Amino acid sequence: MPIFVDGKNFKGMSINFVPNNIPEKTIERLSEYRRTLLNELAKGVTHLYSHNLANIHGITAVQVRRDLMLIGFSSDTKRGYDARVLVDFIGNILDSEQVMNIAVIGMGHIGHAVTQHFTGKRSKLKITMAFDVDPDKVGRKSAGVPVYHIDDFVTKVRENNVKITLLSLPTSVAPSMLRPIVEAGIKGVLNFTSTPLNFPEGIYVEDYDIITLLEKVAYFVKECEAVRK
Amino acid sequence: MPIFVDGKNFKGMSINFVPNNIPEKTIERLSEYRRTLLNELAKGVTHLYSHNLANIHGITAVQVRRDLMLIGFSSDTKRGYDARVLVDFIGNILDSEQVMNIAVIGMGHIGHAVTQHFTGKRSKLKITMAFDVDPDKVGRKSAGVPVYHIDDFVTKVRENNVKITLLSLPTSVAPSMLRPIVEAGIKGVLNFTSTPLNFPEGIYVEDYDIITLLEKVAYFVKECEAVRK
DNA sequence: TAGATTGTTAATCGATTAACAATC
DNA sequence: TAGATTGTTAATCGATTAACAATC
Repeated sequence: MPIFVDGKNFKGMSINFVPNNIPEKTIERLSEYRRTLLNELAKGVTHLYSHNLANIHGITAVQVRRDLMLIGFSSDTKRGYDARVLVDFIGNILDSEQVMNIAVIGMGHIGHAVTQHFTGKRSKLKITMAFDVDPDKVGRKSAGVPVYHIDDFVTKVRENNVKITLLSLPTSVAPSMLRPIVEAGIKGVLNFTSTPLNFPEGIYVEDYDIITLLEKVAYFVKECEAVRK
Repeated sequence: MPIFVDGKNFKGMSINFVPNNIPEKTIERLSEYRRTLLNELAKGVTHLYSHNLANIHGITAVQVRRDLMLIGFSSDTKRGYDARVLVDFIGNILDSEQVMNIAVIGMGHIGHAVTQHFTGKRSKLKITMAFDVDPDKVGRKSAGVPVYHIDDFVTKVRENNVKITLLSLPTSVAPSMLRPIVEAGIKGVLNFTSTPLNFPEGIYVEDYDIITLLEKVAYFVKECEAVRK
């Protein structure tokens, strides 16, 4: 039932159709709800009301209920949502059937941190390889993942059905990866570098810019102080 | 001229007033424009049209012009914006007069990466100290910044007029920092952990959740594939 | 001048919240 | 039952885009 919407252009997103009717923000929150639900389950909590989920995330209960409505989930009891059932339901929305392979480009501190975070998780997302130019890293494993030379990017990615890449290399060399990423058939990019990269349509890009976010925090701190005075 | 707007509640933001009329998204883009302009200046480019800036960032020229309108910038020539002048103008909006001190909580890979990125930059934002529990790190410098024990957080932050903190410690221990952060008088938090933290009003929080963003990228990749079939 | 560019208002689109009927 | 909770529509709020007059 996906609706084909041509010519849309989200911020940081080069893509010519929006797959179906679940809003971007709802997708983000679903991921967050799921993690919370798994935490609660681990604590022994089996049911949560919409206002429980809302309080934990600092949002309103209406928003929680509306998000669940949008994905077609309903609890049919008034005793709160069954955490286990909801986790699975969200999984049906978010997860793909097969494991999604991810390649990390640039095994510096950030690349390493994220890889470490992901290895050994029960997720449908799996970081399966990394690329770097450092001879000390290439040919070894880092954070549990084999590191190849960046020159082998296109072949390795194609051979192993990798669809997503995590750009964590120095900003200055990021643009040089644009062409290999397209050539290798990558479909999703999480861009940690501080450079806007204009990928062609059909590649989903999420920018993740630490500098900008810090400047934003600083701005609001400054302005709030100004108001107080 | 800031307008006091009571009772607003942004996602991931506990705050009871919005300082003035510049939208959040515009603030983000201003930070990005500035970085681009500095890059272009370094390359010898002195003037840029709105569509130049737009192309670089993958947005429309109208949006660029509207953002500049909102901050009251105008070029009064039709030869494009003077990069140098615009950089300074954006600086007047975004930057505070004094340096904003930042403390990093958790000097693991992410904390180290960000700190390294920031040290030695000509910015109004300065990472001045870090906190950890690891005896190998405490008492030494890491990425050019002194590392103190987390127990000294409140005193050190107060002594040194630190207003912003960067939460890069393991998710499981993040909630334990909530109280010290409030007590120390921190006003802005950039939260790298995957836990929603409910800070009291008056503290601006920006969540920066890698897992959620990766899941989002994976979702859109999956959905786009589904549409293609 | 004609064409390109700018600044700004109005219209549209998307996301959140208010209101409320239905249900346990 | 009365109170709490849910699901959903309508209203509001915020952000982007379309349209256009003014200017070089």
